[in-house]
Amino acid sequence: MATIRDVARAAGVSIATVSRVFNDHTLVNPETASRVLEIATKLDYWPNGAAQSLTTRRTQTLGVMLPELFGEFYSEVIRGIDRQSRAHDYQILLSSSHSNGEEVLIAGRAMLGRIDGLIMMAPDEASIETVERVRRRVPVVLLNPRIEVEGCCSVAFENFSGARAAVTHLIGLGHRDIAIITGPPGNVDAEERLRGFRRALADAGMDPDAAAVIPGDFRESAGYEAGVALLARKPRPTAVFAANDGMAVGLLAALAAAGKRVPRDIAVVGFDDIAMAAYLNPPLTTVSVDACGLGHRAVDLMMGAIESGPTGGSLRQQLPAVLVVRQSCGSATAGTGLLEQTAGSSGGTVRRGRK
Amino acid sequence: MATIRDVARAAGVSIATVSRVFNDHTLVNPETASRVLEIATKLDYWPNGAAQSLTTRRTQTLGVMLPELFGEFYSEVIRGIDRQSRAHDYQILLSSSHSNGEEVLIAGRAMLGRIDGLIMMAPDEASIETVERVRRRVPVVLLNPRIEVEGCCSVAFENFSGARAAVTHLIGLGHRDIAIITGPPGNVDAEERLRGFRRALADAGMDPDAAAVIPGDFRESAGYEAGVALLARKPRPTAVFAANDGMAVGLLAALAAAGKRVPRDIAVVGFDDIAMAAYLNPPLTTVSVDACGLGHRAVDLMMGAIESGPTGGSLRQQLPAVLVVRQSCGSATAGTGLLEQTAGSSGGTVRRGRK
DNA sequence: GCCAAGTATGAAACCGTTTACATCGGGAGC
DNA sequence: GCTCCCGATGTAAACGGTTTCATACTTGGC
Repeated sequence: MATIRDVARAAGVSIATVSRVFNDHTLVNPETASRVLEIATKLDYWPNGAAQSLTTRRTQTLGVMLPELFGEFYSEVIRGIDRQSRAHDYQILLSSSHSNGEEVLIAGRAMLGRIDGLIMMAPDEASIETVERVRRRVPVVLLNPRIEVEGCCSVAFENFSGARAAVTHLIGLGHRDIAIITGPPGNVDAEERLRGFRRALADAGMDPDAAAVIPGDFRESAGYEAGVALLARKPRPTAVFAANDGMAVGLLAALAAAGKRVPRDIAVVGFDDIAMAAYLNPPLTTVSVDACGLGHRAVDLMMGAIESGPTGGSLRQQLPAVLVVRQSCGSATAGTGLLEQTAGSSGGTVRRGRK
Repeated sequence: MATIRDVARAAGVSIATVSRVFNDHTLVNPETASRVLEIATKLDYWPNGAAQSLTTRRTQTLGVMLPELFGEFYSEVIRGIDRQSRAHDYQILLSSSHSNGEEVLIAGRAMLGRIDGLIMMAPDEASIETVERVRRRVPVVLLNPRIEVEGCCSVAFENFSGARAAVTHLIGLGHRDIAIITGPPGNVDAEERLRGFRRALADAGMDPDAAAVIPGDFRESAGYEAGVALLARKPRPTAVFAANDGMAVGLLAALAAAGKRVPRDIAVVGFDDIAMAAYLNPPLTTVSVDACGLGHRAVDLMMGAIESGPTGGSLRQQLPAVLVVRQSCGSATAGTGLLEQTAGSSGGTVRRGRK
C-alpha cells in the first residue's frame, strides 16, 4: 500500500510537504497542494493511524472496559459513550466481559498506546492495579466505582437513595413484610441497593434483620428461582424488592406460573427501568436510571480530563435514580403502563407511568 | 513514561534483549530475563501499542462500523462481536451512528492502521467506496449487505423467507386483508421483508398491490402513528405485519389506546424477536433472528479471512429467520407467552412460545 | 542596491517498537 | 590447537508518519 513517501516521490516533493497538505498545517502553495492531493488519490493513499499516533501521541480513541456485556444496561452505557464520543470525534476501543483482574490487566496493557483515555467499570478490587497503572499514562474515568481512586474522575448512580425510595414507597402502601432479591455478592450496585433497602426499613421503625434476603445474581433465572423460594416461605412476604429488573422479570414469571396475582397477592418493585419494564404484565414499578446518560457523562468528564492533562482533579458525579410507579406495586395512583402519565408531585423523585 | 530504552539502559542490556524478553521469542538467558523483568516492573514499563503495531503490522483489533446504535438489535450484534473477538484475543474499535457516506469515509480513514479487519453494516450505497478502499488493506466482512462486494465475506439474515413465513402464517389463519408497516426506504432489511410479504400474498393467490402498505422507519413512534392510520382505514385490515418489533410495540400501544383488542379485533406480527416481545400484552408473534449470532459469525468469517490473507475468497452466509408464534396473531396453538412451549412441528421453521 | 520580512519547501531527527544480521565466547569434534 | 557450531546478545535498519530547523527565493521599503 502507498505510503507518504510514495506520494512524495510521485509528486516530486518531500514527505514534509505531503504531510503538511494532509494536515493543512502551514501554508502550502495551492498548486502544489492540489497536485499532491491528486497523486494521493490516484495512489489510494491513506495515512497510517498507528504511525500518526506514535508521533503525535494522540489517538482520538477512548478505551472502554466493562465487566460483562450481558443485559440491556451495559448496552445502554455503551450507546451513551459511543454517541458522545462521536460528538467529540473520538472512536472507542471496546473490551468487555472481563471476569477477573488478570484479564483486565491484559486488556489494559493491550490498549496502552492506542487510547487517549480509559472509561472503566471495574468488576472487582483486583482491577485497581490496572487502573493505577493506566492512570499514570492517560486519564481514567470510573463508572460506579467500588472504591474511589485518587486522581480518577467517576460517575455513579444514587443506588442507595433509589432503593430507599422504592422500599419506602412499598412501606407507604402498607407493606410490613418486604423481601429483597439481592444482586451478586461483591457487586457495588447490589450492595448499595441492599443498604438502601435496609435503611428504608430502619427508617420506618422496622427491623432490617428480620426481612427475607434472597440471594440473586442479576439474572432473570435467579429471579425465577427466588420467586419459587419466596412462595415456599411462610409467612409469605407481601412485597418484594428485586435488585434489578432482570430478576423482577423472572420473579413475575414464577409468580404467574404459581397462579399468584401481582400486585394483589404480592407487590413487586424492580430497579433499572429497562425498556420492557413498562410492557410487563403488570407494568413494573421500578427505579429508573439513565444508563445512556451515564456513558454520556463519563465521556464529558473524560474530555475535561484530556484537556487539563494529568493535573486534572478528580471529579465525582452522582446521577439520580428515580422511582417510577407503575402497577406492579399496587399503588392506587399507578399509571396504566401504556399511556404517559408523568406526575410532577412527590418531591420530584417519583414519576408515574410509562417512562 | 518509561520506554524500552529506559529499561535497556537500567538493566545494562540492549533494547533488542528487552524486546526479546517481552515477546519470549528467542532464547534469552533466564538470569538476564528475570533481571530485565524486574527492572521493567520497577520502572512500570508497558510496551507502546502504537509502536508495536507499526512494526508488526498487527493490531489485534477489529474495526466495527454500524449505521446507528439505537435499538436492541444493534446492541446484540455488538455483544456477539465482542464475545467472539475476545475468544480470539481481539479487541474491537467501534464507530457507529453514521448516517451518510461522508461520515463512513472519515471513520474508515481514522481506523486505518489500527485494525486488522473491518466488520461493517453499511447504511447506504455511498459507503461502498469506503468498503472498497478499506478492502485493499484489510479483510472486510459485511453484515446484511445491500450489495455484495467482490472479495468481501458477508453474513445476512433470511429476511425474505422469514417475512414470507410470517405472512403465510397469517393467511393460514384465515386473514385476507393484511397490511404491512414498512421499514425506512433504502434499508435492505426493510425491502427484503416487504418483498417476502408480497410474495406470501402472491403465493396465496392474492394481489400484493391491493394490500395496505404503511410507511414506517423502524421506530416505535412510527408504529404508533401507523396504528392510528390503520384504524382510520376502511375496510380495516384484519392483520398487520410490522417490519420490526419496535414498530409492533408502538402499534400495540395505538391499538390499546383505541380500545381494540389484539388478536380478536386485529392480529399483529412483528420481526426481530427482541427481548420484550414475549412480555408484551399480548405476547408478540414475531420472526426471530439471532443478532448476537450474526456478530459471532461475522467474527468467525473475519478470523478466516485474516488467516488466509487477501487471497481469501468471499464467503456468503445466511442465518435463519424463524417464525415464533405467540398470542398476538390469534393462533389457536399459541404459547402463553410466559411458559416455554417449543414445538418441533411445522417443518422446523416455526417455534411456539416464549423463546 | 541592500536588508528585513515573509513564503514555500526540504533535510533530518524523532516517536517506540521489532527483527535481520553481525559479533563474540566457549565447548565439541578431530 | 584449529574449526565449527551454537547460544546469548548487540547493532542498526526498518515501520510511516510529524515537526523543528534550515534554506532558497520573493518582495517591499528606504
